Amino acid sequence: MTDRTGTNATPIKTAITGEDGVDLSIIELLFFAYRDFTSDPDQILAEYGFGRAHHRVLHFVNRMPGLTVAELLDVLQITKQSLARVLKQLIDTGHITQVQGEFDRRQRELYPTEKGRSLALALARPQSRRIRAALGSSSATEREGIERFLKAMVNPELRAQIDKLPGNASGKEHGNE
Amino acid sequence: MTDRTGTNATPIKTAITGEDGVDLSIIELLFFAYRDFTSDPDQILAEYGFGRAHHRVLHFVNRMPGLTVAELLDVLQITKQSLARVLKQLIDTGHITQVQGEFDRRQRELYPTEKGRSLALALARPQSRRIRAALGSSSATEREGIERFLKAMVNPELRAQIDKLPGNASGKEHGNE
DNA sequence: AAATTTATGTCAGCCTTGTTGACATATTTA
DNA sequence: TAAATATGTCAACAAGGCTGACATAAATTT
Repeated sequence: MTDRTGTNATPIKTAITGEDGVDLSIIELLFFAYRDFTSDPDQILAEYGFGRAHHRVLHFVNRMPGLTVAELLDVLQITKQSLARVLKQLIDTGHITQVQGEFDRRQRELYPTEKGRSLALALARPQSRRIRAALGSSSATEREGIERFLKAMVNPELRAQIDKLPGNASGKEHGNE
Repeated sequence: MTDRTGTNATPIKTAITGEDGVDLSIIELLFFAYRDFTSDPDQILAEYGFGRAHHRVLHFVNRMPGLTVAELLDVLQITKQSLARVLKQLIDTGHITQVQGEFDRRQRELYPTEKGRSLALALARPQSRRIRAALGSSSATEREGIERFLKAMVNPELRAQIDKLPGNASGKEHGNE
């Protein structure tokens, strides 16, 4: 007999399992791995009064110097109003500078300053250390398997963004450095 | 000549690279992979007026039925006030029920209802589909490499949480089950 | 040349989800 | 009986998303 709301509030006491072949273990591994992966830079950021949003902006400006505001919005997939707040702070604190576009003077090209470059590196270092430790004794082949998997997790339309980053050229597998 | 604020705002035009052996490509792959991985359930959640916080609570209550509030706080690493809001909504909408602890009646054991179980599965399915597609033709060995890497990314003290989940027993590598 | 579109900026207000601090209640433990 | 514990709840605040509206300058189209 169910209750008057039509809801059956009977507790289910058995754990969910990969009933329909649902891959729970990798789902959870991704959750925990990402949670701890992002916790590394959080402490450094706090000293600057910055958050993760600043980190992402700073990272991609360092990786793609000269990218425009519109391009950055595309990578981050947020609205310009969201970006504006953190970008303004990064500019005011001298981590990023804007340069008027050479051909299209409406555009603002974003570049890191020395200060911004150095902070970006400081943020990347503990993350990189964690990755190196996690790879541990993995072979080059294993590393490739991991990279292939992670890249395949990205929406196909957006994989181009990854290829655009220096060192991630799609021609990589052909050995042309 | 630097400006009067002592800040050198000169734009750096070269992209950051793995200068000190910093592993930028995996850092970025994790960012993009996680971004798209979490976008799958977001659409379903929106139909219920739920967010990612609800998803996490629902997921772990389904994976560890009967866990107490304190245990859940430990897994999620948030404060009880944060949890209270979303948990209340999940209880009010009949996705989760509370049962008074049998031995310690101060405790509230959390269980999914049929409704909650079914939503948890609906949320896991597209994520699982994405994972399956990403694994593609990967061999069992490759999958193990990926799982080992992700697990190693988690803080050592917290790896116990993963082992506690059904199907993730640490004895797995001995081939039992 | 005028009209339209585009790239960016900005103001105002709202939502979710995290935080801290304080305090209440029931229950268990010392 | 007193103290500690598990949970709940109130209030206030912050970060970082969002939408909608409007402004400006520059490029493009008509």
